[in-house]
Amino acid sequence: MGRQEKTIRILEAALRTFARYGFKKTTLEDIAGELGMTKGNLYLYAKDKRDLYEKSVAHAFREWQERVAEDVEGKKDVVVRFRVMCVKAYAYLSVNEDLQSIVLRDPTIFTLAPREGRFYSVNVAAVEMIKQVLEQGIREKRFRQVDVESMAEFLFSIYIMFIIRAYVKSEGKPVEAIFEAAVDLMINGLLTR
Amino acid sequence: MGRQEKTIRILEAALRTFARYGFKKTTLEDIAGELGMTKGNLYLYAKDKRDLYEKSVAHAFREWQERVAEDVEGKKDVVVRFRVMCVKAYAYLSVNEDLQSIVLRDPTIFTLAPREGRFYSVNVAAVEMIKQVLEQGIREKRFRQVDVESMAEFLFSIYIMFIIRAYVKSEGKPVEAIFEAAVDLMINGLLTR
DNA sequence: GAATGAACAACTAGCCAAAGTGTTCAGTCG
DNA sequence: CGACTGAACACTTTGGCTAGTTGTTCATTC
Repeated sequence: MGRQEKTIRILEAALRTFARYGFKKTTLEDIAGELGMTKGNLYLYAKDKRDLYEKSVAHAFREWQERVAEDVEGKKDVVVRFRVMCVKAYAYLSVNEDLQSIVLRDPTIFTLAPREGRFYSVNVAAVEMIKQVLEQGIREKRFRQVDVESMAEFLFSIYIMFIIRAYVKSEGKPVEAIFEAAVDLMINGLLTR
Repeated sequence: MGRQEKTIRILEAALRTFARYGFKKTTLEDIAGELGMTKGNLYLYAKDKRDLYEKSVAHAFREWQERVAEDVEGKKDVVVRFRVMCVKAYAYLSVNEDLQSIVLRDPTIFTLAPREGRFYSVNVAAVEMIKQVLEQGIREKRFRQVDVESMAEFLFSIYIMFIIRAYVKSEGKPVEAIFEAAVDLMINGLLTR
């Protein structure tokens, strides 16, 4: 097993454990035990406990993003692409219980603005994906000529907003209906008239 | 001075003090001192410290809402109305420093979903205002036939999102550009084609 | 080079007393 | 008679202490 794979195994075990007990309550021995190694060894893969936490969360986010990117690339029509991007990105958390639990315990993971907080680079990559879809739409004259940069950041914020509403604060009338209204508004707002 | 006015005086003094020191650090004697009365007397106007805090914040919110409502009613064209509603509601915080400081110290005041958390009734009233503008637009055939309830909740969430981005986490590229993109997208998404 | 495990440092939990603050209420004031 | 006071009371917070736990380092082993 190469260093690459070992790192992934460690990050996944760490995520699982943090998800179960929360950051404060998990000890490095919990994680090391889960992996059949000693806690000292973890320091070869992360500089401290916090760093291990952030690395494991960032890893889960990158996986998430790759899945969405694959699904988006499977479609060619830009409107379909946009819709798939929305729906898949939104649905992913529901199948990753560890990440869900992490987010629930630590809502500050998500910041409405992409360029702040931890996970800067993951967020920037997400905004990049949105931008590319927007640019395709404009190039093909399906979308209006909007300010791509600002619009992408705005759409990203809407996305995070739904994540927060759906998983961090679950309550109120079905989020699904509002999600539908949102996608409807966004697509109609983008299309040329 | 009637009971009504006295209550307002107390709520305003409370807000000012909470804004200066934060909830934990302000004592009831701070507030009572500001008003030239003793702390025991405050209990005739609120059932406890927390209640006093929430009442004072709710009062500021209602003022805010009334101002926006006035400005909106001054316009007749529904697109202008919509835009004025967005801009004024967004701008108000910048002129109320006390409320700004409160929100900064206690970001959980704003929840993205209107029906949860404290200040339920204030939020519901805001959603109601949005609904009425939407209904006018649809009635006049300027807006598409959207699900008014869901759309209003969605728009409200966008609004809160901007409040949070602008005042709670100030950073990143100018929020103004993104705000413009947002209003642009919303209006275009609503208009009939 | 990867991993260990003992040693060390830093933090946390529990406890206590003292001080501060929120809450109540019998009594005063206008 | 209602608005208000001020002292009494109860609850929470603070700081200082100790013991125990947990994060971090590193010389040594595999």
